[in-house]
Amino acid sequence: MKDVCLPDVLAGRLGYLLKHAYAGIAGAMEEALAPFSVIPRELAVMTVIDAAREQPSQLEIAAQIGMDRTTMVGVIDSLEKKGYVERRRSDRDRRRNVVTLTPEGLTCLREADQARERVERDFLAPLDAASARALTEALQAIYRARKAAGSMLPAGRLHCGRPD
Amino acid sequence: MKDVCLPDVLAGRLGYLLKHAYAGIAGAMEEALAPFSVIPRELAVMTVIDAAREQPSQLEIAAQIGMDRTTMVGVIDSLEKKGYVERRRSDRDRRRNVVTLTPEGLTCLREADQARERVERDFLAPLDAASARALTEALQAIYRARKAAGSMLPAGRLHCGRPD
DNA sequence: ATAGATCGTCAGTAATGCTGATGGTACATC
DNA sequence: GATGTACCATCAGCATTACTGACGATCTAT
Repeated sequence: MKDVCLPDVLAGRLGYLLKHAYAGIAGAMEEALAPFSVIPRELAVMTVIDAAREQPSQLEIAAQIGMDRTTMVGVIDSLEKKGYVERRRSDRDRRRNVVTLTPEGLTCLREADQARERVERDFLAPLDAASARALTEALQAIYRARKAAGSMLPAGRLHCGRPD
Repeated sequence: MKDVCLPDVLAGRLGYLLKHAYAGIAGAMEEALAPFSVIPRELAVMTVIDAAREQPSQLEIAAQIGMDRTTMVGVIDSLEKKGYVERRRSDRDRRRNVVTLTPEGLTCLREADQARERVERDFLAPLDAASARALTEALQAIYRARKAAGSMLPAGRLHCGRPD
């Protein structure tokens, strides 16, 4: 393919940069988590369960992660099949499915989380420490602002596709 | 839904932050571009065509945007149907489809691009000027580093799903 | 008790991307 | 000049993912 001289005009686009950044880290994360038999989303679910003080229901987990409750069903199915979590009808409210980590799930979480941290470190490697911190803090600031403004995703919008 | 006290553990996750950031700006972009009858990806294609010194082929556009060539077919179809671009067999190489902007397409591009800039400004609004610059530059640095390292997406990987 | 709301589940649908095959075209080599 | 290889656009088929709407079971307020 002859180079028709296409300057990288898109490199100045915030949307394009964010898309590539997300796709890049998501791909690396998937790869790094494969040895633990979990996908990023499953790790997120286990993380939320572990962090919750009381055992959360499927809906609560979904809400925090920003996932649809119907999607959560399959994720929990998958995790349960691997023996990492357990479903149980709540005693207080028998509509709710309380999800708990099994000992194996907790072990997996601890180890997989280290892999996640490695991925994040590698991802930030091209930056000096100050820039890396600035990036993270800027993203958090935007996240908080959007959350406060209620601009959070209705719960799942993310037409994939590539760089826009 | 009773609050079971789920600390926002995911807010420290780079992958989660990037996903939300991308989803947020992508959603806003889609909305802002709707009046111009284009989706973000179509704007990207028009932008690349406009920036190319010679008229690029479909494959070249796809390569630069990081899109699959089979997907590009549909995008060009859509843009052609709207009268924004024209396909033409290249004279020099009749395998290639040279894509050019029509006057209407150029007008649309100019106007839609202003909308895009507004979206980016609004997105960065929660940050002070220095943080906004730091964010953009950090993302660009990572983009360049990944590009140089050849870690660019094979051309399209982006399992949607939500925050990981 | 009865009505309305909530939770988990499932089936169906839509959007998106990729793989592989096809037809047309260029180029290099003989 | 003929032929084989590589390349481009296109299309059909498949896989993945998410959402909508409906359903049964359950809670809660009246």
